[in-house]
Amino acid sequence: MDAFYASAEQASKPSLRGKAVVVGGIGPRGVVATASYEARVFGVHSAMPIGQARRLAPNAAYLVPRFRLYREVSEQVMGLLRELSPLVEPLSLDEAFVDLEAGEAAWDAASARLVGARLRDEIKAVTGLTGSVGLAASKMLAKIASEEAKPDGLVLIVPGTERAMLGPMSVRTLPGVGPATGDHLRRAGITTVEEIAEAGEDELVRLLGKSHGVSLYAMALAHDDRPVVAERDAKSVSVEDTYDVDIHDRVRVRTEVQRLAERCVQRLRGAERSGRTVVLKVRRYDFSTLTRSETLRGPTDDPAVVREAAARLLESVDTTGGVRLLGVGVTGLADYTQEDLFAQAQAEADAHASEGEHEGEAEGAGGAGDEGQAAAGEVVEAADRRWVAGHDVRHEQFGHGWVQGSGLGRVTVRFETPYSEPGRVRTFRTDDPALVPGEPLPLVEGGAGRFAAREPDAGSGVV
DNA sequence: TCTGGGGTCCTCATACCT
DNA sequence: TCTGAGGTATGAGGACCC
Repeated sequence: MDAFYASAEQASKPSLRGKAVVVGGIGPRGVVATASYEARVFGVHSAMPIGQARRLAPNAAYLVPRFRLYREVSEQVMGLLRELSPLVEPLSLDEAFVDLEAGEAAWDAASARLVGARLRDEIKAVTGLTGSVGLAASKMLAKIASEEAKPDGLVLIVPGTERAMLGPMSVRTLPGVGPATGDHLRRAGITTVEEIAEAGEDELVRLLGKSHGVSLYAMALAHDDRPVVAERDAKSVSVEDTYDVDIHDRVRVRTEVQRLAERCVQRLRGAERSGRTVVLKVRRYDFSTLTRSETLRGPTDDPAVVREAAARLLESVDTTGGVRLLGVGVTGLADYTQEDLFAQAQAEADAHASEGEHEGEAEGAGGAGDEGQAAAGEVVEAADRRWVAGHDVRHEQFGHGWVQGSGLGRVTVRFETPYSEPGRVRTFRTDDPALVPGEPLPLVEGGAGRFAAREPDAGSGVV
């Protein structure tokens, strides 16, 4: 999908169509998840600190991600892909590999092109959004083709032309070559794919190590026989929060770690898994990151066990100077065991008693939602926090709209729907009883409209 | 006012066992 | 009895991806 989150927001909000839209964390430490193509003109791109984006594009609309909406659209698209083949490998909410041969949907270049074109039409009809298609003989090449196809295009790499096409491209084009490897290669005088091939496998292994060297050399020769794998099991589950302000108080650090452990276990259970190794992650004031892990005797999904392990791990970490991020994860996943189910009932009770932290709410905003817990008595701020920029609301009289901004006891709402003309803006008190948080509407009138499962935090793809 | 969140995979060091 | 090799598990860190 092209600039997925931003495109979904534009489809959802008629007043933003053709405008610069930036979706991401809004707090002081937020980063851009996706920028619309209009915003990219100003130099805004994903992973850029939001403050920098605001300097480059002060008039863009800054919105907090609505993962429920994106997930719903994603499922519609994945459904279309599964009609083509049983072998669909999702990479993220907005990208997937499809083995067209396995689905007998295509058998040569011409039939593949036809299938790709039809798919793009269907995606547009069902979701209202544009998607780009890359067609090639391997996953690596299909991925490169889809990047070339963006936005709103289709690219097919004709078999036999791969090497010639890849040759002049930057090494950064190849999957697995990021800033560090790119630099490493550049220092060795290698900047293009062709130069990787010329350097030879031995030299690549010498530079990058066995595994990376061998696979990169193969990629440079356009060799990639990785199969499309549907249904990959997750190998770890983790949650983490970056705090708007570094935490110095050791007691507060301990409390946060306990809360993260609880959230992590809830996610673990949601996936019907248990895990054996507990991992604590601490990012300090200077951005240095430490991890500590402990492997238990057997897998668990007991919140108390994970909490205690995380607390033990924290004791071995020096947090003087302050921490900006804390995380708790579980790896070594196993399927549920009978004993686990017993412990579950108990812990569920105390999880509810402690906070009832149903996933969702404003937490996806990136830590901002958590900060408030500590500061009691800030009634106005608490009320403001219900109104997250870009999120849906409903008004007794004016109907469906979205939050344009809030603060100082006021919330500004634009009343429009995906199917209406650009709407009018009105301002209310944040405690106005006629205004309540609303649900996302389908982007296409009459489209699938139920949004059940919710999860606040997920990746932030830009495609 | 630099630098999110949720993952995967790899490497290297170390410990332990045979 | 000592030493080394090799396998496996564990722990920490880093690179990369969306």
